[in-house]
Order: sequence, then structure tokens, then C-alpha cells
Amino acid sequence: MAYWLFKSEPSTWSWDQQKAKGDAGEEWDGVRNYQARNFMRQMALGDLGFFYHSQSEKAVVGIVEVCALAHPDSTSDDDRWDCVDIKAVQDVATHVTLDQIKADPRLEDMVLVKNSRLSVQPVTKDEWTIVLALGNTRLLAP
DNA sequence: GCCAACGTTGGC
DNA sequence: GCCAACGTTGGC
Repeated sequence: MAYWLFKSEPSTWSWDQQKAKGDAGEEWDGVRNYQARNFMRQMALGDLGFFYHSQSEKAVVGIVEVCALAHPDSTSDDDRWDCVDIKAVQDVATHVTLDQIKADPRLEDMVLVKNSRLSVQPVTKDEWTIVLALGNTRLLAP
């Protein structure tokens, strides 16, 4: 089981919109970056991820699960671009802001801090646990 | 709204 | 295969 972080501008695709899709989930399309695509190709069904709002909010707001393996991105006719589908799992009780993450020395190596422009990123198990704790969030049993 | 950082593109 | 130009992202 691996952990990830998906970043979105709430004005483009928000956590509320993601939740509205329910268990059907939604393509994480529109990624045109090789690193991000390669991470999506590594994802397995059931992998979990944080849903992060960039721009105005800059906070981890939700937890998602990979519900379809990498497949061609329906918004591109260029076959280089693949994407996974993700579905909302639960809210992060207390949003974890970028400021909090930056202020925590245990999280200084997070990709979010070191490479803020990467829109799909790996998260280590330790980082996952720490951010969940900061968010006062306990993962519900599957 | 600005600007720095970075990734991609295309010409050579 | 290199590198300059350009576009985009995201934090401030």
C-alpha cells in the first residue's frame, strides 16, 4: 500500500466536487507532466492519497482512494498521457495547512515543501501518519 | 498581480 | 542531444 498526494485548484476541481462523485470516483485528468504521470502509473487499487487544495486555501482537505489503475486520459488524444481514477473516502477533520506542514520539522522533506509545483506526489508512510494526526483524523475501517 | 522556479518545446 | 525560449504553476 502506497500513499500519495493529489493537488488541485479548488476553482478548477474542488474537494466538494470530488465528494459529489461518490464511490464512482472521477478521472484525475489533465496532468501533462511526466513525473506526475509516472507516479500515477505506479499506483495500485486501494492506494490512499491526500486531496490538497492549492492557491487560495493551501491545505490538505480530504482523503481519496485509487479506484482505477492508470489508463489513457480521456481529455487528451495524445497517448502519452495516462491517469488514474480516484474517489473520495473521507474528510480531513481539521484541514492541515501548508504553513503547518512547513512548520513541522518532521515534514520538511515532503515533496509538497520541496517541489511545490508537482501536482501528483508520493507521500511516505511516516508523513501520512503525521499529517493525519495534524488533521485530527482517524482513518475509518475500509 | 507579481515573480521565481521549473518543465516542456523546438530549433539547431 | 543541447539549450534558449516560452508557458505554467503556485506561493506570496
